[in-house]
Amino acid sequence: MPELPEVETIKKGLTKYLVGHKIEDVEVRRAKVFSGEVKDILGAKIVGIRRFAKVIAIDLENNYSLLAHVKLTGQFIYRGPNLKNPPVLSNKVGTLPGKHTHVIFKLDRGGTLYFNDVRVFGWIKVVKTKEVLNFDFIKKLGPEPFDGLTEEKFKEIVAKSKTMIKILLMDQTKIGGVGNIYANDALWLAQVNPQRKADSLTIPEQERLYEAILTVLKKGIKLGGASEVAFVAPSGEEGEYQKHFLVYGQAGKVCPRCKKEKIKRIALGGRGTFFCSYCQK
DNA sequence: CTAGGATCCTGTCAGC
DNA sequence: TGCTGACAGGATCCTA
Repeated sequence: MPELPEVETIKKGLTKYLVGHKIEDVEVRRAKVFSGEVKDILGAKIVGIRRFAKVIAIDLENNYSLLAHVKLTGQFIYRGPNLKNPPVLSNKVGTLPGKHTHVIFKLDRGGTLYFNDVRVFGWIKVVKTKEVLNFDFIKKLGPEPFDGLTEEKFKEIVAKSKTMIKILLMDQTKIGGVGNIYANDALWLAQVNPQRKADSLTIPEQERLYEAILTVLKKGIKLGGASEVAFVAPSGEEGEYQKHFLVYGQAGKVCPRCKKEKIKRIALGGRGTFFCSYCQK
């Protein structure tokens, strides 16, 4: 599931391929995913890409921005002259455009940006750049790791919440950017049971968890994200984190730490939750 | 404030 | 082979 590391990977790719280019045409094939006026972005030059937790902002020179959330299965894929040796597309992409291609941006100098999304939960919106920070989702975002979420702040957030710790980690209004994969792996690394009430964590547990979150997210960023479902970078290539899952998706396998217990899968808040009942108390 | 469930959407997979 | 139903899941919305 695209989370902070995956969206950071998208941001890097879009920055590399799109900045300095103009949007010459926009084809919206599925109205549901696109809101705002196409005319507001036609002819505009892309000047920068920002990321707010799992949301991408593509800033244009004419003071408009495109906001986008890829949710579970959205993909931004670039094809064109900025790809040195065009990488072979992951088989998670299919043909371009394909039946899951919902928006196509034609750029100057022959580049094309495709937005694909199998499950159609993702979205793209045209907003005024100065309104980006007022956009409801972004306004409500909690501090995010590597940008505002200090250890002190993290401890404070954890100490005053009665929610289960895993649910808290994934609550974007409390902490920005963490989703199911990295929440599961961080809790395992910190040896904290996902079902614990957040305010029951001891100070050492809070500290271990904070470090664990940074560790798994850094690893995710370094490996270009997790491509276990649909995620691919804008180059069309897959990330590698799925080859290094600690517990996510590992139900039934022996815990790599204690080697005594098998990884269990339960549902918390309707989300698959993986943990070792021996290591994570 | 928190908890739990439904919703959106479609590919995949189990079962018959 | 082909149909049916369950399931996954980020964020939101609604009810309790």
